[in-house]
Amino acid sequence: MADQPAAPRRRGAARTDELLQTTLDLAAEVGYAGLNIEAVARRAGVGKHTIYRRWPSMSALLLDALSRVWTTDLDYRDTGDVRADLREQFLRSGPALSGPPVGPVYRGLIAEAQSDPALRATLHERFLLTVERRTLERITRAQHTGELVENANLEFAAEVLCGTLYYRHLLSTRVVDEGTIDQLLDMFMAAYGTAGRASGPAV
Amino acid sequence: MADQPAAPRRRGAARTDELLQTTLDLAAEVGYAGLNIEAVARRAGVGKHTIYRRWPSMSALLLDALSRVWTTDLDYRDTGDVRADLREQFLRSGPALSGPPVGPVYRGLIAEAQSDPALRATLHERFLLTVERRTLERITRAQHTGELVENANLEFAAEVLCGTLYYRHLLSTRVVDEGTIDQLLDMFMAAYGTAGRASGPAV
DNA sequence: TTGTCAACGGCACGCAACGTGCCGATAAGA
DNA sequence: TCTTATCGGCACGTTGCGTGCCGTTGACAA
Repeated sequence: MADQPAAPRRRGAARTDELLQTTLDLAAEVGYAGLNIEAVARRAGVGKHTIYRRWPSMSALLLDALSRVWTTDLDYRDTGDVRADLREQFLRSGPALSGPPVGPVYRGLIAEAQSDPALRATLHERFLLTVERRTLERITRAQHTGELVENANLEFAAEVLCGTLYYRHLLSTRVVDEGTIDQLLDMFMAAYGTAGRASGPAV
Repeated sequence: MADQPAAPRRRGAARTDELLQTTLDLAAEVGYAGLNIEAVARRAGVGKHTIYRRWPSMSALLLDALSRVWTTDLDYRDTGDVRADLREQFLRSGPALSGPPVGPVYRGLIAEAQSDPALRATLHERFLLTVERRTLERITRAQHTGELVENANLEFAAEVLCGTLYYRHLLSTRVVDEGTIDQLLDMFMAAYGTAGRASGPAV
């Protein structure tokens, strides 16, 4: 964009990086609709071959573009208070997940995955499952420290936590706000927490 | 398909019904990929106008087609045992939701909704929210009969129940089997049930 | 410094689906 | 029987796909 008029024609890895960035920029501007290979090529001032040489399809390009920005802050803190740590992480990752450029790219991948089982599997493994696994690690530590009950299937608990948030983000029209997260954590702690087990879940 | 060679050209409502059925048949055969207006028109032996006169887009046609088959057994039974009633309904609606023709059509709508906020809202209101509301009705009755604790946000509970199942069905690659449903209900009853509140959730 | 060659941008192609316009045929209702 | 909206068929221009070709250019080795 801000290149000099006579910017030298870049090649190889430099072009690859530039193309990923262009894809993210375009996604942030126009959303998933209007995000296609020709548009990326036009925007980058590049022949289509230059893209197809690197990625076999738009989905592959989107996957790489998403990886480029979706490594941020995926790790939970461990302050010893599992509820507070989950809460902080959910609050942080919510806007990151919905807003540009991650939101549009994520939506694009989900759309294409509906007609492409292989992409669906890749998307699940590389992104959804990764988030679940980090969550599982954190709550497993909480189980070891006695914050959560022993006889609990935490793998499923992690799926419910992440699944509920993803459901809101990606399928429903509701927003994930602080109230949502608190309710989710109330339910989680009521079901799996060791403290105050004689009372019902807070509202 | 099985029409006589010289079947009279149908019009009006009869054609509408036939087109919806053709859409469902096609979806069951070829899935979401390959499901487009031209294909439906070819399959039905119909001009494209005949479709566009009734629906402004493929999404609108899919919505109507889904409504045609998604009215089945949405109501929960009420045997007085909320866990058993939820379990029965989840077991029943799972295959119905994933299998043809509902599965492919649902996937198609989700894909298109990713780039169409209006469709997204319609899909949420007309299908996802409807299922949540039926669930809410059933668990609200359970709250009145004392099966569930009083100070619980059941609206959110219904969202978690349905959201977790939808997450598996529509975003993950896992299947919704009996074990999943039992774990989900274990968690639900541990968080919101009045019985055995001093023990942890069953695994 | 020069030579080599893969990567590059630009252009064009055939394909498929979109949404629309026009035509003559037809079936439903007056 | 007459009228008319609906119908099937066909064609059009547009867009994006994925590929092929061609002349240029930048990186790297000699």
